[in-house]
Amino acid sequence: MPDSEYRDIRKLDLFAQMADDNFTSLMRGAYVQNFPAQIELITEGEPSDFLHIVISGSVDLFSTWNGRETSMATVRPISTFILAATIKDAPYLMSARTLEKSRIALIPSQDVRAIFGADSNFARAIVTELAQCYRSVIKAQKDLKLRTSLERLANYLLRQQRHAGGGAAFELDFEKRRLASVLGMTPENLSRAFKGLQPYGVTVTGTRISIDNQADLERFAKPNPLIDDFST
Amino acid sequence: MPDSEYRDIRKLDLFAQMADDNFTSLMRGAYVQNFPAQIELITEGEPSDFLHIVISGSVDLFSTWNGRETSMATVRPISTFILAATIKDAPYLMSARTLEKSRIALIPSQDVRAIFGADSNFARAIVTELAQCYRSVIKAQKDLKLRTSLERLANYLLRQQRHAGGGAAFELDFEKRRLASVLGMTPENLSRAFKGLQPYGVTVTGTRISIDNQADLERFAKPNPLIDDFST
DNA sequence: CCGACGGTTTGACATATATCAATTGATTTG
DNA sequence: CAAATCAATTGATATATGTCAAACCGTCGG
Repeated sequence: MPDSEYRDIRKLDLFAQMADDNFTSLMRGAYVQNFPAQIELITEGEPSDFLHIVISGSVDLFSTWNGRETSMATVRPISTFILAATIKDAPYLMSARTLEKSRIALIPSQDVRAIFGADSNFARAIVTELAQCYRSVIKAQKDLKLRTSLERLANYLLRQQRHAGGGAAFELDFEKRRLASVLGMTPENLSRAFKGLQPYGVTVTGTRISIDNQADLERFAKPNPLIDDFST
Repeated sequence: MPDSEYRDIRKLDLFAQMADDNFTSLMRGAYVQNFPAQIELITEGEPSDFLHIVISGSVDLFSTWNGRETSMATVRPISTFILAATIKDAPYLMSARTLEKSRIALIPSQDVRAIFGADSNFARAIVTELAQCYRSVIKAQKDLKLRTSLERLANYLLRQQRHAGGGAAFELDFEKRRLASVLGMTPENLSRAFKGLQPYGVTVTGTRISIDNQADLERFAKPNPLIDDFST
């Protein structure tokens, strides 16, 4: 693994505070690999052998049941995924596939569990990370249960806008069919939902979104930090 | 706090392995209180001052947005709630109200955070607990996104049946309007959903459910451990 | 026992969302 | 460049779910 990557991983909240020895020993057992797009990295139900870290590219976490499939989340560099399964030594609840060419580091789960027991700073960081993940899913669930699809889209656009810097125009960061799945609707419905937001000053050109009337859209979307603010 | 309660709390996974001193000091700052039914214990958005433990009774965790409300989960003895907010020192994402007369222990959040830093067994237990909570919410989200309301009800009944001992007949453990909210539907729809399960051998008499054709219902519900098994 | 109350059920209807089929539009590939 | 491919859109339609109003029904208190 190149030094720059090593340092980037070290800087993750999860690893930043742990003892040097422990970090080194974690990384010794790790390996890094490049994957093409659309490769299934893990499959739900399998034992959780590795903690994954996305170094570059992006990964879709999705689930299936009875022939249906839904996108649960997208993981972007640099962050980890399936930490909970690793810690609990339990089967994956979600599958993961690369969305594009991606570079992924794999750390054997048993090493993570071992060092978790030995390094209290690491343990503390894991707690913080898990608490964060938990709260994110709760927010997503509130979004799903309390809002219509039009409201979910409106709030998604506002979040995405902020994430992109706050300007009136910005790019969607993934294709619409997957956005639809993330938002819990069909692609056809997403298309109609974009039209449904036109009266509130939303213009769509391909993957480019323009919010022409910020106040109007916010009045409709009613964003709420307890649902939409991912930092708390 | 009576000795028996003290011991019951001590036996919780979260506290079982921690040092005696630390447990005692946690409990010293705690206080226990009896609440009548329908009392709002915490309100979403407020700072998380206390970790709560339900000693007896039951508590509904719910959320609101834009005049709507939804039940997120029910907490039954003996277990804790809002651990994540306590750990992160972040505002509550959900509100909580007693469903019946309940006895609740309150532990100051700052004590929890302090002892979390000092007791690595406690820290380890918190990690396990949070990982468990996280996975439960992920399962709930899969349930919501991958299933229709009829399928959610069918699987809920199967879970509840198992929880009640596995017999063909059992009792719903809360009122239907709240079950509807938990399952993400209206009470009227729940009523119709029960009717929709009649062809699969489900009979409802008040709060009593009878599953007359186990195989048929399971064939329809297609329960899946990665969604319905709360122990993993 | 009666009546009031609140949860439940039912029916009629409205709305939201999914499905299917066809078309468009953009991108890739030979 | 043209054909092929795949995502996105559109329209027509079906299904699922929510809303509203009324009826029903058990429980509780007078």
